[in-house]
Amino acid sequence: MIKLFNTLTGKKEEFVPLHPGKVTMYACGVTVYDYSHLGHARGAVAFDLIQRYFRRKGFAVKYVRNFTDVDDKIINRAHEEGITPAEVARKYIEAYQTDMRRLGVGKADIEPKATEHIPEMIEVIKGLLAKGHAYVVDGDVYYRVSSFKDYGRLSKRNLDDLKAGARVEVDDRKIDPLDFALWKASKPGEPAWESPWGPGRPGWHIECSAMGFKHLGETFDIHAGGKDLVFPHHENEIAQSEGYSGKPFVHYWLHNGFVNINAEKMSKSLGNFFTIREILDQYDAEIVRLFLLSTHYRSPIDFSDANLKDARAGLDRFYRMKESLKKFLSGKTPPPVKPEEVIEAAARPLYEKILNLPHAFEEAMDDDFNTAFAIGIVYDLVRDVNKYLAEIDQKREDAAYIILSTALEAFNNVGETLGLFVRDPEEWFQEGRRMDSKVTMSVEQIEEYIGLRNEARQRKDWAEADRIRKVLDEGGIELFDRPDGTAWKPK
RNA sequence: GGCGGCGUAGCCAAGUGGCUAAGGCAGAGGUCUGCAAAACCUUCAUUCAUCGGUUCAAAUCCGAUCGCCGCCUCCA
Repeated sequence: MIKLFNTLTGKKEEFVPLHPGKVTMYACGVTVYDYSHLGHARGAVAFDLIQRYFRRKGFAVKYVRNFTDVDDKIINRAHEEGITPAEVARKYIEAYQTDMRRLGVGKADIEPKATEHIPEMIEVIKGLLAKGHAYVVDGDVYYRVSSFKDYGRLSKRNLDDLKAGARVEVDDRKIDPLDFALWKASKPGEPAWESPWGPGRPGWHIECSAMGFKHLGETFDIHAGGKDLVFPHHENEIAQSEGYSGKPFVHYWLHNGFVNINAEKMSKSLGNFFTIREILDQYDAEIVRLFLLSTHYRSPIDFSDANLKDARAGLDRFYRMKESLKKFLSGKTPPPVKPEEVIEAAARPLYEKILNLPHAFEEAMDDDFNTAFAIGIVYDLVRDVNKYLAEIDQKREDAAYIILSTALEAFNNVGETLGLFVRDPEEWFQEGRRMDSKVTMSVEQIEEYIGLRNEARQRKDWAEADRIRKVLDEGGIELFDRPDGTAWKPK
């Protein structure tokens, strides 16, 4: 049983799908007028993982994530760059896809663009007009907020509160300052589509309603987005969609917390943001993923170098264990025995725990997708396995094989869902070398030094060996003498 | 001003009524090692912002206070 926190009710609830075995899910994507920043990455990673998790649990998922490709900011950007709004949108959609691929965020089943759903939006607006939920002024169409009795239910405000705090620019043409645009008459030079109200373009909120309707139906299971979309975007979506269809729009509303910088929201307007690609140039994507998943998706998460370094240290540890497991298992074949025949009593609890790992992982994830706890469980596995490995000499070979191969399987099993530690350990450590800019030597140089140092070590010339190590150390390289040779990595 | 959230160790972070307050990073001591590193072992919050209250029992529920943040305007 999956429980999830529903913004609509303010409670953690059991997930009951509209149709047994199926999940329909919509996540608000990005407005494509610039490179996406880490805040966008957080929502994308969280909701991608959530839909992936539903699949793991056997649901047939239909996941929709849209692109808002018509908007004031896109138009402004087009003027700045001297290209058309469509070109701006195309450029940043492509950039977004690249960023997502690097982050290990899969493509959604459907990635609709607003500009490809204008007729659907016009249909919804017509319906709203017919039902008295909207009105036309000079080629603009506005939603009449007072006509929708549940307005404010999602964001838990009432109309009086909103009016009291309204900072909205007063537009005399609107009946109520809270009314919002469904359709905007276009100014000369702006993108425009024909409509019953004259040439214009859709308002922001109507896009998601129309695209949700088209691809998921008038009622669907889950709608997700950043916390900042609760009001007004999602509130308005509900008003439009339910005003139009007369049916409940969405059963579960999920909202992710912000990425903060020094405890402040990362945002365009504050200018305190890092684009995804800037960060990925400094840190491996998997580090960013682990960092993002180490905190529950609804909580704020503070971006800092120290936190990214922690994530990196964690991944090093995961991959070191994976490396040890693979090393032990390589060249060996499964013993033709039953686990219960060879695993000694002392190792039974460990074996049981390892077998249970995917289940323990699911228990954590079932509880509102508690990735932080889930990752904690995997750290437990690392400690247990390392401990076992440290005493491997005293173990029966066939029992060890069974226990460690089961551990590797369990580790890979949860890793696949999390999108973590799925690479080959060798590749991971190799990647770590490449990513680090502090290294001032070439690989050839480093290996030459290591060779010289090992010769010195053979002669037991410790002074010379230490001197070479110091030279490498100053070049940003750290050495480890292992039984099977000397390894290195950037500090 | 209205509405909402948060405050758990040096840092990050789970835990929302009851077993010893997960886990990670950093630190300390030890095993191993030529020395290191890694790994392993031990250690590291009688206490959950503060003060009251409810309860047999509270980090968890209620109230007040302090501090931080978000939304109310485009925002993931």
